[in-house]
Amino acid sequence: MPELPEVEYTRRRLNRAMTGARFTRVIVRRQTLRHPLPAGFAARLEGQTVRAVERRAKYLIVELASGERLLMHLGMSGWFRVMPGQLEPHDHVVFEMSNGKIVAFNDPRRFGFMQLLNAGEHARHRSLTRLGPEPLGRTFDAAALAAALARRRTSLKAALSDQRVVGGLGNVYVVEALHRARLSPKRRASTLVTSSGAPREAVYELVDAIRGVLKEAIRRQRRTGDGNPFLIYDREGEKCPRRGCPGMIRRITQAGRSTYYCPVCQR
DNA sequence: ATGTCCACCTGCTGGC
DNA sequence: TGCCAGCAGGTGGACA
Repeated sequence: MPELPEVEYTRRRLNRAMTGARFTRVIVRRQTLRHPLPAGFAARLEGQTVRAVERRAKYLIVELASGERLLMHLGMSGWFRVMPGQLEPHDHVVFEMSNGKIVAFNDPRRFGFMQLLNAGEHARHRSLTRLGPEPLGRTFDAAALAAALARRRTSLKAALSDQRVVGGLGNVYVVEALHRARLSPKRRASTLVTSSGAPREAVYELVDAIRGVLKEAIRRQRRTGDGNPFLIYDREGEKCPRRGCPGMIRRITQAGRSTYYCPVCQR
């Protein structure tokens, strides 16, 4: 389930494979991802040089020398293989680059998508302009988070999953961050902010927790060990990993998604 | 405006 | 052993 750390790791790999190279051939093996690929998608890319591969929240943005942008989202199951041995089922789009690298986009569930934006268009593209701050960026701090949570009557879990509050968190890392910050996912978001709008202590802890879980996850991306790398996610019935906490991890459903938390130490 | 729910899609799991 | 219902979740739109 690609969230910010997985997308960032993908960005770094794509950046190495594609930046400075031209698209020599683009093969569309399946036209319909989440959105149908635009008409002439392959032809518009072929011959273009990649200036950089950037990321905004969970979006990948390939900057082309023409100023156009290739906007991509991994959805639920999307991922890229660089130098695939051979094409496999669900390899929907293949980029052949002038440096000899071949990049295949594989996405069984097809929740991912690719879009081509004209120069300057990305600056007003709805999906991008609505995003909250980058959690690892400078503008994300206690004041910014407090402002986004103030007056929100919904749960902390739902609020943090909202990409307008902070960009790039998904179900898994919201669960992990709330446990680290000792905050209940059921708590009303606005209770972290004083009536005058100032962040309570918990907001500072939440900012640190979000940054911490994301940074650690990015660091461990390249080790794709098997097993569940998370402390809380998908650990219903296990003992709370916090030192000295006697709680057991519980699973509840919020907004149709699984939430895992420790009812003893998360308040 | 705000909050909640569902559709989109396929692979995997667990129960019988 | 095999079948199949149910679950997983990012985004965006529908609806209360």
